[in-house]
Amino acid sequence: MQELLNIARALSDPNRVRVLMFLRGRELCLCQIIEVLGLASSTVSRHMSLLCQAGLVSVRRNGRWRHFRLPGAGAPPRARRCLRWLEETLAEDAAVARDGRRLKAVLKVPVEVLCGNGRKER
Amino acid sequence: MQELLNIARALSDPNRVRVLMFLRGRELCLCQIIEVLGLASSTVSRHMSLLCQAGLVSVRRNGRWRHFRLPGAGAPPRARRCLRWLEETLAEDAAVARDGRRLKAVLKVPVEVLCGNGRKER
DNA sequence: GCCACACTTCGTCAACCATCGAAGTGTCCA
DNA sequence: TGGACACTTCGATGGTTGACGAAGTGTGGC
Repeated sequence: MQELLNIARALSDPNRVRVLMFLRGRELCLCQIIEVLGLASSTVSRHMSLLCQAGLVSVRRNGRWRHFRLPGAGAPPRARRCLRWLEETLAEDAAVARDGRRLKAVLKVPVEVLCGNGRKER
Repeated sequence: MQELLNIARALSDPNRVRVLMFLRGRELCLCQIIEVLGLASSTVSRHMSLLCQAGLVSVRRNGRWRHFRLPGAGAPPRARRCLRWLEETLAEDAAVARDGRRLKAVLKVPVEVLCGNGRKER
């Protein structure tokens, strides 16, 4: 029960759902996620922590970076089923489409540049 | 997106999840649900209202009673998929099993006794 | 009409949550 | 070793949520 509640609570915030959707098929570091969401780094960090706790995202540490991605075959079946449900439900969502375009732009910026400039503006 | 958030929020409370699980395969009036949950009637009414709004429960009015049940074939596909996911995830949950036993006891009590001096459904 | 009943809405309270900026942690590089 | 960097944790704040009892709504029976 607790595991399901963790997942449901993780999905009950639009920003976390957005992350799950634009994380499909790729791996992103926190500063890239920050850029797409447009929120403070501390806030995004907390969101990612919650998603990890719910088993909906897995993290790979690489030096001072954390790379987040959707869990693969090793994930709990509940989480995988849930992600599939998300995808079926939000395939044509407007906010998701907008994030897709935003991500495309973010991916064009080299990571070094992004992390240096991302926090000062907005 | 909003529809998905409504569903996620509906599922992020253990009492609401419990209702969805023991409502499988039957129809119950509010006072029976109150009895199984062990909460105030106003609280349960609010929970049911949220579940209806999320499309996870449908209601049938019969005189002064409201009978709640899981939506059938007419339900939005998102909701149905979600309910199937719930069932697969919680099939062996301890709290769900306990509610099953509790419901069995509640169903043995005539509705008149349960709801006060009310009459039975026609 | 009037009352009883089944349920809903309202008012209130405490607990929780999203958000931010500031301070802290751990890593890399010079 | 010191500083820059990527991220996390902390503390404060405003908004949301779950709980209750009281008051309100609508239905049926007399």
